[in-house]
Amino acid sequence: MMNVVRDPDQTRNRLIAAAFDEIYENGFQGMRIEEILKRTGLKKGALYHHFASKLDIGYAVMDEFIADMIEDTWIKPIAEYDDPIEGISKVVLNIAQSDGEYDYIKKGCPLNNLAQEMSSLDEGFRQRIFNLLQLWILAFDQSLQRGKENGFVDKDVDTTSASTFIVAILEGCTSLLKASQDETTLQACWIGLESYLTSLRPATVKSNSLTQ
Amino acid sequence: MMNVVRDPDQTRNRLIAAAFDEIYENGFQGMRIEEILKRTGLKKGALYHHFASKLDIGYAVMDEFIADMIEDTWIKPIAEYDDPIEGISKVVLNIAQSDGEYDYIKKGCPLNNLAQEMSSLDEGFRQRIFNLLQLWILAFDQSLQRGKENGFVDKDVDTTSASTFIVAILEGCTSLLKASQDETTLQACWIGLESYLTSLRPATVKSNSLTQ
Amino acid sequence: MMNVVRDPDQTRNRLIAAAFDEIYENGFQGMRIEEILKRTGLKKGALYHHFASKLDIGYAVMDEFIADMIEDTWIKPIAEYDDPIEGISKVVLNIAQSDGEYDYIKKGCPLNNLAQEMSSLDEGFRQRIFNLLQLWILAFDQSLQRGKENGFVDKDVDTTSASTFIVAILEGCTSLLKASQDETTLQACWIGLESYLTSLRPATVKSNSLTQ
Amino acid sequence: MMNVVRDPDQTRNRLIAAAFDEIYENGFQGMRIEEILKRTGLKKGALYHHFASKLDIGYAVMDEFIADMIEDTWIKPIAEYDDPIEGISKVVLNIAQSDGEYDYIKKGCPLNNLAQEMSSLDEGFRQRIFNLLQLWILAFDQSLQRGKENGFVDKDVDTTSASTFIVAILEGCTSLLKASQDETTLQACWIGLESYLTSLRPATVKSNSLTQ
DNA sequence: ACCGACGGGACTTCCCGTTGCT
DNA sequence: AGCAACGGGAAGTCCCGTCGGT
Repeated sequence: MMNVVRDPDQTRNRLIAAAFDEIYENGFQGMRIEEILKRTGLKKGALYHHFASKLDIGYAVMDEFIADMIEDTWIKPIAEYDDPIEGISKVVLNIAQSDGEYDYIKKGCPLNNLAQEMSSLDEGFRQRIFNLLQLWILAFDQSLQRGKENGFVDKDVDTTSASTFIVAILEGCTSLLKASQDETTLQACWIGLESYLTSLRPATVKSNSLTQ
Repeated sequence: MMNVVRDPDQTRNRLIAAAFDEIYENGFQGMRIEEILKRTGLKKGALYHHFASKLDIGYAVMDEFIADMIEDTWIKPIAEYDDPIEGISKVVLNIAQSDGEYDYIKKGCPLNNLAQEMSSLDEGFRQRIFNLLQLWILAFDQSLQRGKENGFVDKDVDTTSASTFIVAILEGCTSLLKASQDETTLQACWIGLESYLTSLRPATVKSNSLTQ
Repeated sequence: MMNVVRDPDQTRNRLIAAAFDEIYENGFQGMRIEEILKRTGLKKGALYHHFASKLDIGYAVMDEFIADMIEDTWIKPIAEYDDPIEGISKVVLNIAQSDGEYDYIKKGCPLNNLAQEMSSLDEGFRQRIFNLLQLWILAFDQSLQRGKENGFVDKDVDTTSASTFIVAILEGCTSLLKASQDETTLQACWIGLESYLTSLRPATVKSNSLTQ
Repeated sequence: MMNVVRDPDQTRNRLIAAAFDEIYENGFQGMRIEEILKRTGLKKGALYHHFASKLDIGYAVMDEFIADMIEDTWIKPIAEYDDPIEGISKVVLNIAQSDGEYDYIKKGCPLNNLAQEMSSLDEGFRQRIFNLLQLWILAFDQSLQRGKENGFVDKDVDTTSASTFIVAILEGCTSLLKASQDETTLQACWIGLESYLTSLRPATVKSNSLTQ
């Protein structure tokens, strides 16, 4: 047989990627190992060589896939803006409009989906979810702090608290959108987010800085 | 067994209640029919007499249990306040503090949990979730409209949009809290909500009306 | 409620008729009591008032429905012919061509179907099947005997043996046709039957008496 | 357990053989997977590894077991005779007398049983049954053709049609015998078959060539 | 005579994980 | 590093029959 060269790392990553897809579509409980094997073309032996159990795959998806996703989708892009409010708005817009890899509007935010499903079922998942949420919040926090220094954000804003709340808003909005699937809801979420972000502006500059 | 009397309606309700508990703990996919039978003391035949399938049970839980829950937890209590902002705040506080039947902070909002898990998996679920969300939003909407008329809310506020966003905030916060389980996050969510609600006050009266 | 007048006999017969349909379509093992109830609009209580068990329904179908069917389909029609060979041929042709109530070619002969399925599984069924087969054979036998007396059939023919074999041919042909569903097979069966029947003619008259 | 050696092919064959036995006794609908496991000593997982579903097992029994049975029981033995009429008679006698593996008289012909039960219920089964019947008929056909060339069979005989009819006779007789279980019926069937076969002899040689 | 809630159990499906092997 | 046979068990479906009622 002219088999593909054995590359353990790549095999592992293919399994994780397939597992992510399955989880994103059906939830962790709905994810089927057989389906992962079908998608990767690998066999059970290979999978159980790399992972000890189904739960272990789930943890790996969190640690090695979703973590990177958060990094690429939120943390890095946000860091490129001097004005945090502009940054968050632009990044959110980007995600909402991109018909890209992950359809946040139809299938929700992968992290949020897992947070809902697994937080109260498994402490290992909860910990990982919590850590990623903290990273996400921290990114907003640092951005807001820089914004403060540069005069884009009011000096009195509690950046940690605000960052946490922004994440809550984003999760809540994706949640609502996933269930409602209509334009009106999308608009309401966008307007609400904008309104909240604007309220973080310095008292004198308070004006809608981002009209779509 | 004490329960020898035949009361189909009560039996059905007991099944639905047990199913709700199971779903609230493990999600719909994680709900085990065997467990429902164990909790109710009924047998497969009885359950299958009342419901055609697992999915059918899920729908009944939405239609006959969670709908009432939304009514009792949100719609009726909110309607009793003249000031919507006070109303929403008080009701939220109540829910957060009550160690009551449903632990929103540890196990999340039942409707939100199902919205996350099932919206993209089953259209029948999505429809039901959407309908309940609309009821919930409508209750806020009507409350805000009365608030406008009574001067508690700014005349320029788009009440429908604001109501939708408030629901998004509430879902996002329960979602975050379920995963983080800490006091800091709770505070951040509360402050954020308060801040947003206050921004709906009439321009001249804009001051934090509800300090905890 | 303007309920239908209660007529136990009619109810019983409706149940039997529905049971026959179910058995004819799915076999006795494949017959579902729920389906009988659906077809008759009756409920379980009614059915189990008239019959002790599923098996009991099956027996009733044999005794009260299929017995009549054999009588109406074979015994009476055959008796009307003086020439048994003409009689059998005509009756067979009639059945094969009628798009009537029972589609012998697509769904087989009801008696034969049950004979195959149940003979070796339940002695009560086997007995009933055997009795009906004997009735059927007897009808041919009597017809052949009259044919002998009238010169339509060779004097040396063992009428009982021939009758039995004719039934075997008829069952075998319906069986083959049910599985093959094609015209060629139908023709082969018809030619074979004709050929055999003709061989029963008196030695001097031996010529194909029935050309289609 | 003795059987620790892993031999997938043998395991598969053991499953098919056990399934055949179950089907032969109770029909396909009456076949119990649990019973197959009990007979083979295997577990659900093993069975489900080899077959996708109950239907899949049924198909495998047709394709890999009954097909061979037809080959061994009819096709090969018939091919060894120069005189087809002698061949068919001898083979039939053999089967009827052998108290062998398959009791055609008590439990019927496996193929015929399935033809009756499944032809109108499942198209996949019908196709497979049809194919095997065609093979069987073809074997008779070729034998009769050789018989023609060698002068054992009348030149005017339509061999295909006759072969089909012979199969019909054989199926009809086993069907009758299964239900009647008596010697008289057996005799009648035998005489009838002999009579028909003899009618295929060349006009001049027409005499009962096989007296028992 | 008829209704329907329920008992009770069996059956197929289906999946996770282990283990011998290459 | 990867393969595939198999163990083992539980879930959901589905159905026959009983029994208290009207």
